[in-house]
Amino acid sequence: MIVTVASFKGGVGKTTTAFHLAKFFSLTEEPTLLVDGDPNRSSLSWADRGELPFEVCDFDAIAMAARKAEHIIIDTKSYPDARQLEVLAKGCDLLILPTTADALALDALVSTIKAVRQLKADYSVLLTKLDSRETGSNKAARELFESRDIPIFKQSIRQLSAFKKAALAGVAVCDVADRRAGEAWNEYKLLGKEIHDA
Amino acid sequence: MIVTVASFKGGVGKTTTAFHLAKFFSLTEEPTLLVDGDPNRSSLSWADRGELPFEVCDFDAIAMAARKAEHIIIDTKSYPDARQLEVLAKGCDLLILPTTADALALDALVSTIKAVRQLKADYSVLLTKLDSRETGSNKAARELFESRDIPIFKQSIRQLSAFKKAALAGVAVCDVADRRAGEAWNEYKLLGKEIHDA
Amino acid sequence: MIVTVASFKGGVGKTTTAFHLAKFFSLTEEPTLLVDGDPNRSSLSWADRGELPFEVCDFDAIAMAARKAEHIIIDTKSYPDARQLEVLAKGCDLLILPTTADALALDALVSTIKAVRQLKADYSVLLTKLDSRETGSNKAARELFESRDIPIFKQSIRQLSAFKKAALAGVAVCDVADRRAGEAWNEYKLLGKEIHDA
Amino acid sequence: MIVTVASFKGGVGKTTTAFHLAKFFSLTEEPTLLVDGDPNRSSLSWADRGELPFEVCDFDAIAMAARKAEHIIIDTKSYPDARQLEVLAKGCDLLILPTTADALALDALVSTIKAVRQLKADYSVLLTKLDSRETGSNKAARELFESRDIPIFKQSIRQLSAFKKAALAGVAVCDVADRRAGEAWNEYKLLGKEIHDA
DNA sequence: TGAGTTAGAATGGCACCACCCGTC
DNA sequence: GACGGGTGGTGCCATTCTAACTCA
Repeated sequence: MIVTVASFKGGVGKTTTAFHLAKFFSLTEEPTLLVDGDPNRSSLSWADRGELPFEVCDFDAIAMAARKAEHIIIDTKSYPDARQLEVLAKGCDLLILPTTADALALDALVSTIKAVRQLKADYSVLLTKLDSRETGSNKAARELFESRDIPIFKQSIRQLSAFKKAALAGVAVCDVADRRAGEAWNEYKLLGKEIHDA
Repeated sequence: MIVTVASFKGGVGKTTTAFHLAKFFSLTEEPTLLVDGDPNRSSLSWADRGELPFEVCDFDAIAMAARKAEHIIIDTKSYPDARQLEVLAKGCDLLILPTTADALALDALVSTIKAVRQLKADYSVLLTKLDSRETGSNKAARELFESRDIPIFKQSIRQLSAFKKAALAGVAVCDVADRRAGEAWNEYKLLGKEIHDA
Repeated sequence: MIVTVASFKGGVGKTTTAFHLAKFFSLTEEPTLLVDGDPNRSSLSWADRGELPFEVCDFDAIAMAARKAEHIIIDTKSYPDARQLEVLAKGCDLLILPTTADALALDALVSTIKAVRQLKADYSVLLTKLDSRETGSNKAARELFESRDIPIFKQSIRQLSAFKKAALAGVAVCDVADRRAGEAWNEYKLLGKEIHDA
Repeated sequence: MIVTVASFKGGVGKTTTAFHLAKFFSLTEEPTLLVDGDPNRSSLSWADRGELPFEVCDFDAIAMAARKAEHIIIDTKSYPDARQLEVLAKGCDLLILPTTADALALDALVSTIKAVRQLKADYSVLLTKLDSRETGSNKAARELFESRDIPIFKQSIRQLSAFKKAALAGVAVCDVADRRAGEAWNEYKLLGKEIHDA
């Protein structure tokens, strides 16, 4: 399965999402590849710090590495426009668009999706970095997408400090010493299942 | 005064910072201009929603608008590299580099600053979106910059839901209905004073 | 001050000792340099993970870096013989020989020291990785050195899990989240004072 | 049977492992030889202290002694690189790689093994000096090897003071006066059986 | 609009248990 | 064989901060 993760704004957890999906797929024991297309090499620098159960390669080295992988997760280079989005979507089985629930990020996402509505490919929005206390904004964001018939994952990702610790240590959140590491990993695990079962 | 706001990573509050500094300077009754250089035009979309006490213009329309303004706040287009940073810094009186306190953002900022250490211009780091509960990370982030002699504003900006509401309403945080709107605005007010007094 | 750390056996905390002494001296605000002579680059890889308050350089790059440093801590390349030991000792103000309290390590250390007894330079043994429960072996090890008039630091270093966590995180033990981090750091702090006052 | 014990880091119990395997094989009543390749001659100094049921010889005297032995245990000289590892592995029936469960040692071991993955010879990792209290790290270390399909002995060796006493007395752990001597010896006995049955 | 209450999350402290060492 | 001491790990509770809800 080839999954592409893209966003129109920074700081929405794009790299974290790509990284943890790669971790999820690697648990199937099938060879998994994480492609880092980000110009500041977030994923690769993450890989430098810890020992990972999947391959990580630069976007330019994709051809060689892709042959050996059953699952490929692509962390796109930052911020495609509407035209590039179509190209991305056609080049994968599933396009994931993570976004936070704040007005600026939602604006950027909705207006871009509107421009490619006729997009034939599979894509779905993922709400990330949700503050559990802001029940209102969270529900509003979800309803915004549902009211426009934009596909959105049932599973969303909360903002937990375990994710920060994981980024710092260069490991997946399930391998970090944190009280809530289990809960945190469970959110990506459920997301993985949702992708797998779809 | 010409103030430029730039960052190497998204989601660190660059637009929010530029917007509120424009608001702060506009309170001097002197003509103030907010320049939106962001490709997704965040500031302009913010301005679309509310009635503002300062002018907002696209980066391409800057020549005309700048003549009438005493204070100009520039929300740069996303993510300059080290070379562009120098150009930006020389073109203003003060360069503000907002950053969150998480590992990835700090890494990106420190390594870029190191590349322009000899930078003659005035610049200063601003810690944003701080979670008051994470006292450890917050202190560590501040000390990271101080230990490297990188200038950093004494004032930092907390993550408060009032800022989200402000973005949604298209107004400054001081004009939003929220119990903590006063506190939130006070953080940018104190930042403004720190800039003014420096 | 130039301090060299050497040992005749692995796993006795040589790198940990060099690292924490560098940290200690860097707190004096005087420029400090940690030289990594270990072929597997333990110190340098440690430095890769965290942001350090002192310079780290390869043994081959020492000439340039040493000029700017007030304090230099040298983590020697593994396992000098008696002849090399003399050279090392003459090239520094103090030679530190960390050792654990087990028979094999003590044997290696004592027999080597005997071969260079006439050593004019300043050197001192440091007991490391002591298990607090093994009061007998610990006392015996100390008395072994005292009975032979081999200088030994009054301060010794216990085996605490905080040191493992520090190595994993790439930071000094004082910067790690651990119940006993304070105690652990205090042992190296007291060692530092003992060195400084001597 | 010819068994070689090698490690990439000191202090992981290489000599202790070689010594006790020699003891184990000597119980078969077949002539057994322990070869000490370590430059500080740890095994020989161990042997000096006690009366042993097997022969111990220097690496340089191996030719003569090997003729008479049915089982040969080789305590290699410290720290081969990837290239030397292949030579070692081809020269024996089984290559044992003892390692502790700490991050630095695991890193060194995994990266070296990766370099000789195509190694045809029989080899297996042995976890040593495990602290029974650190259940998490111990399990994580084991899973690290299993997830990478690196062979690892089911039996591992705990850190028990009986081993220190044995080294001090120059005898095997089964011949030392210690309450847990039985348990300690049992770990190497089970390891011996695991080797024998494989 | 303002005050009180509840809930989620992060942090820090403390008690408890497991394991091992040493001693009696 | 029993006990105390030291350390590592885990779980619980109290505190703090903020968001959201309720009531006046």
